[in-house]
Order: sequence, then C-alpha cells, then structure tokens
Amino acid sequence: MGTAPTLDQLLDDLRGRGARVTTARRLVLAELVRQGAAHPSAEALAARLRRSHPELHLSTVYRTLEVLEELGMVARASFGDGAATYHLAGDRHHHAVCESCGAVIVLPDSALRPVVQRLAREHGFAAAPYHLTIPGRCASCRA
Amino acid sequence: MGTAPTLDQLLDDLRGRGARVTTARRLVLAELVRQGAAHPSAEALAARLRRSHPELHLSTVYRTLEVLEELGMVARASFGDGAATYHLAGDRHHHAVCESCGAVIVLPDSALRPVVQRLAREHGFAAAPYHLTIPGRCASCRA
DNA sequence: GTCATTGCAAATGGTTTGCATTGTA
DNA sequence: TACAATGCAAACCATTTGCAATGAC
Repeated sequence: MGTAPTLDQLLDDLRGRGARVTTARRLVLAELVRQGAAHPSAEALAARLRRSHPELHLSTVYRTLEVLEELGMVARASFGDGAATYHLAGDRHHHAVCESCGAVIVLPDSALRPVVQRLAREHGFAAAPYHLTIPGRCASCRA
Repeated sequence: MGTAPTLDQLLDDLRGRGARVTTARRLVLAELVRQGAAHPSAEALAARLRRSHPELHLSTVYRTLEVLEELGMVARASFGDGAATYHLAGDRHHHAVCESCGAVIVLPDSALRPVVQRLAREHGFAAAPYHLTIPGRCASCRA
C-alpha cells in the first residue's frame, strides 16, 4: 500500500507522461485526492466540482477520467449496476458489494493471494487482479 | 460441479416455485440449456430465439431473465463493459484470462473459498461470487 | 501557431417501464 | 374468470461522440 500521492506529484506525473495539464485535469485529480478512500462516480465528481466551476461539463469529466485511466493514474471499478466509480490507482484493493443494499467492503489485495498462488502453481499463470468485485449479501441484509 | 439440468427439470422447478410456465420462459430456459458453457447477452438470446419466434420481444427476454435470476435459476455476470451475460445457475466457475493472448483458464468455485471464508469471518458477508474474471499473463506469454 | 482539450448538444447502447392485450392457471 | 406475463413504444440512465471554440505548450 503506497503512500497517497499529493496533487503536485500527480500533476508532475501527468506532465512527465506528455499529457497537458489543464484545468479540468487539475480539478478532477484534486477532487480524487480529497475524496481519499471514497469511490465517486463521474456524475458525483462533476456535481461536486461544478459547485466551484459551473462551466465544467460532465462529458469533460468522463474524458478526463478516461485519459487518466489510460495513463494508469486512475482506476475504474464498475459495480454491476449503476454508474462506474473512480479512484486513484496505486492502492490495490478489491470490493465486496452487497447485492441488496449496495454496501461496499474494501478487501486488501492480499486477500486474493490464495487464488493467485493457486493459479501460479497449477497453471503457471501470473494473475494481476486489480479491483475485483465480489457480489454477495452483507451482514445487515442477511438478518 | 453439479450435473447440467434438463429443460424439463427447470420447468418443473419454475412451476414448483409458483411461477407460470410461459412460452417465453420455456424458450429462454431451453436456449440457456442449449448454449451450455456460453454466456450469451439478453440481446444474443433474443436474436437467436427470434429466428424461430419473431414475436418474442427483447423486453420480454429481459423480464424473463430478471424473474429467473430472482428465483435463483439464472446468474447474471456483468463484465465491466458492454452487455451483461446470463447462464444457468449451478455450474459455478470463474475465469483467469491472459491479457496478452486471451487464453482462458477455468477455475472451480472452490478456488475462491479462502476469500469467501475471510469475508464471512471478518465481515459477516455472504459472498456469492459468480463468474469472476481474473486478469493476468499465462505461462506461455510469460516466457 | 498548432494541436490537444473543452463545452455543448445530440446520439448511443443497454436496460427498464407504462399500458393495453394475451394467455396461463 | 382473474391476474400474471407479453408486445410494443417510449422513457431512462450512464456514457460517448461530432464539431466548433478555447487554451496549453
């Protein structure tokens, strides 16, 4: 689990990869830093950012996230239903999502180790699972 | 891995749960039996079935699949992008997919047991993982 | 100045829904 | 007969795209 990067580091990273540093990209990255462990949707990000920058359009947020994902700086997690969510890459984890209430449990990457090892041992397969989503029912919905 | 059920067994199951046995449900279940290990989308199922039953509407296929899923007879797997896929519940398995050559390794459900148990123990979460897809690199592409 | 990026509006694709009709039980 | 299930068209939602205007380098 790496340390959370600062906005400046992220912008340097962007520049270093030859991408232009624009207002939209600065805003989206700043908001993702601010949201920390949350997993906002593109719509949620746009809504939040439009409070201070009304001209920021939803499609720009989508395009920005697309670019950041291609550069490996942002990860997209699509839960079965509804909108996809986005977070800064670097902190590998997985999600268990409750099918009835949508509650999300964050699982460290190490939880997948047994499966990864089994694949390596039995098939010589080097698994690189990145944010898997495991469906099920959470404790309170099972009651 | 349980034996694949026959269409008649599935229809009995439907009846037994108090649901009406209609033409659409018969058709959809028959097609899912026929497709075996494939994972067709609602659209693919509808297209296939419309060849012999042109009046079968896509929305009916969706509603049918929804009912069958609620009854636990069909499982839906949403790969990140594109349409969701459906298959008969009961033959639980997962896939490891090579990112460079596309090779697919089938994993028995038991491979996920450690993660499932951990979720149950630590969070009271009843994981029901159907058809996870684990990315990585296969033995020959690693060479 | 050049070309990537944005704003905007309109299109897309998958899925859902309202309502009159049909068909199962 | 009664009520669930269907056909159809239209709505819906998240996401994408075309294009002219803007802004980063």
